[in-house]
This record gives sequence, C-alpha cells and structure tokens, in this order.
Amino acid sequence: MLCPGPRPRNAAATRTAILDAARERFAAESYDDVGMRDIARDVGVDAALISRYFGSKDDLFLAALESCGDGSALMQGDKAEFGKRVAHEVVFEPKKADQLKGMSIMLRSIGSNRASEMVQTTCSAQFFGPLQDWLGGPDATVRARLLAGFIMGMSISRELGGGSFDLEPAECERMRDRLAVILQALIDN
Amino acid sequence: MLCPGPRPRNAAATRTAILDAARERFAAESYDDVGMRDIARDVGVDAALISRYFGSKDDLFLAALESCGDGSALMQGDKAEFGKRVAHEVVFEPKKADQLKGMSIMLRSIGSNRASEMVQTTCSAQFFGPLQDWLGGPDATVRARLLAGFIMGMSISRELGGGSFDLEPAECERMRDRLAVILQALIDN
DNA sequence: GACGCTTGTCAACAGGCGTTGACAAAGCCA
DNA sequence: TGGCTTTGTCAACGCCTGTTGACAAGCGTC
Repeated sequence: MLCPGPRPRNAAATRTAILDAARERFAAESYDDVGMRDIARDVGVDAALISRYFGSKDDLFLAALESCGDGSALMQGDKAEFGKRVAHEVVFEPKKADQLKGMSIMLRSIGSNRASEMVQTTCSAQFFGPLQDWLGGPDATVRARLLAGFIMGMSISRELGGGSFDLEPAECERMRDRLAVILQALIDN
Repeated sequence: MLCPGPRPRNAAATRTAILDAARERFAAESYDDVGMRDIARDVGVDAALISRYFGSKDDLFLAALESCGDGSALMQGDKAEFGKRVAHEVVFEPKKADQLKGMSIMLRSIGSNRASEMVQTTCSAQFFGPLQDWLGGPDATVRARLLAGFIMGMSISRELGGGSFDLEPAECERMRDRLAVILQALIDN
C-alpha cells in the first residue's frame, strides 16, 4: 500500500498507521526479530519518526499489545456455547479474532527477556483477570488458568505444525469437537 | 564453578561443558537473548572456541536441543497413571524432568525466526511422533496434538504467572488434580 | 630437546540494532 | 509575504552480535 511521492502530512493518520503495522509485525514475529526499520518500511516512513511518536521500542510494543483490546471479546455470546465457539476459532480461524491477535503477540514474544515482563502484566490484566471474573463459581482461578493454558497451548501447537496442526481437515474437525467438550466442561464445572 | 588459572587442556570435557552450559542457557532464555559470549563465560572459555567446536550458533542450539533426548521419558511408567504423573511434574516440578527441559528450550525460542524451524522439526520428531505412536487407539494423532498442546500450554501459563501460576499451594493441588483427569481421559479414550 | 599437532586466547571485523540531533519542507496565522 | 510550528527525512552515533584468523602455550612423539 506504498504510494509514490512524499507522504501527506497527517500526524494522527501516520501514528495509527504505525501502530497498525506494529501490531501486525509483532503478531507475526518476536520482539527481537521485529526491527524499527521493518515497521517503518511497512508504513513507508523513516524509522526515526517512530521513535519520536512512541518513544522507545518498548513503548511501541506495549502500545501495540494494548491496542488489541482485552480478552473480553472471547467471553461474549452464549456461555453454554463457549466451548464450541472458542474451539472453532482456535482451530480454524486463528487470524480472525482480535483477541487472538493479542495472544499471538504474547506467544511470539513471551520468550524474549525484553518483552516478557510487559507480556506477563498485560496477560494478567487483560486475559487471566477478566476470564476469572467471568467464570465465577468454585475454583474460578484454577479453571481460568487451565482454560487460558489450553487455549495458548493449542495456539502454540498449531504454530508448531505450520499453521494447521499438521492434520487432515477431518482430523481438525474431530480435534475441534474434542477440544470443545473439554473447554466447556471447565466453563460449566 | 570457575577456577583460577588456565583451563586444563581437555577437548572432550570442554566440549561437553559447553554443551551443558548451552542447554541451561537456552532453557532459560530465548535463542536471541543467549549470546555466544554468555555461554563462554559460564564455561570459563573464550567465545571463539565454541565456534570452532560447534560451528555456528545454529548448530550449537540444535545440539543443545537434541541433547535433551526425546520425549519418551514422559511415556515411561504405568499408562493408567500417566495423567497424575505428568500433571504433577508440569505443575510442581518443571525443572526436574529432562524432557521438560527440552520443552523449555522449544517454548523459549519457538517465537524466534532463526530458531523456529529447528524447533518445529525437532518437536515433531522427538515429541509429537513418539507420543502419537505410544498412544495408539482411535484418533491417536488428534489426541497427541491435544495432549502436547495442553502440556505446553500449562508450561507457558506457569511461566506467565512467574513460575507458580500465581496460585496458592492448595489451588495448585486442585489444578493438578483437574489437569490429571483431563490428560488421563485423552490417554484412555 | 625439537618438532608438530592440539587446545585455548586475543583482537578485530563486518553487519545490524535502537536512538539522536540536525536539517528540509509543508502548512498555518498574522 | 514573513515567521513559526508541525511533520518527515537523513546521516550518524555507540553498542552489541557471531564469526574469523593470527598468535600462544601445552603435550605427545621421534
């Protein structure tokens, strides 16, 4: 989407363009692998401008992470269908849900020393916390950890299989169904 | 364990010392965060020596990964107790099991562009494959993916909570018990 | 004892990184 | 039109990285 000629002068638009590009980049690559110059090239802007708008790379990463919104979108809709809905999204539509994009960013960079602390605090505030409150009932904390862990684990597992668990479509469906049952059991409890 | 004076000349010992140090480092930090000079300092040796013994950093990483052995250790013991055993190790003794150390390395570096391919192939060969063969029965592939995903996810979740899921000890026990039931159900199926 | 191979150290290189300050040009206001 | 602020570019800095080749010292062998 790069246009020839000089970039029109529009600070607000440029800022959000940078933020959008950063979100995409950090969802696809780790904190260490994403360079300021990469994001700048995506937007069609000089890397120095990013520093001026967002401060440091850490600040940009945090802004991108928080721009994904909290995980509450996961929890909208019928509670009795949570298992089916989430299992379907995790297995078949990893890129669709915005809250899963936030999780992609976390998973990509949780290993990095520079990013792990930001990831931890954000994850607690935007994922564990809301999930736990929404669950309610006995052992809500424990069930939230299990749910979150399972969802993250399946995302990692998909990643390891190269985007599709390295499974046949029919097998994916059966996995989705099994996963749905397990998740739902943790919801109902 | 650094001794003063020059290092005794012993190629084999030095080589394994380097490999051990690399395994520890890569289990604790991501591929990008681990520097050749860090490992060299741990061993008390010059970084150049590592290059000569192992070739490139990629080669060293792969050697460290493969030195953890395959995941078959996870599958030894009574099949009827698999759930309990693994749940206990995942929740309470993350550092104990060697095969979990291999998984730590994978989880730390799966996000890194340079390491992800090595992690993927190693994970398939040493973790998914053996688990699937060992499981047998209907839908072995699907159940193996679910099991592996859950185990990895709980490891990540523990990491995010700062080493203990951010839970009380009593809660950890209840989580272990719930996890054991879920894992065992996937084994038996 | 002198040679030669092995083992380890040291200094340096090329390349990449995030960040900074000076500079250019666009747009606004008087 | 002239000045001033905003927006963007450019070149450069200091730092860190993996890797290399030259050099030093230990050790076995003739």
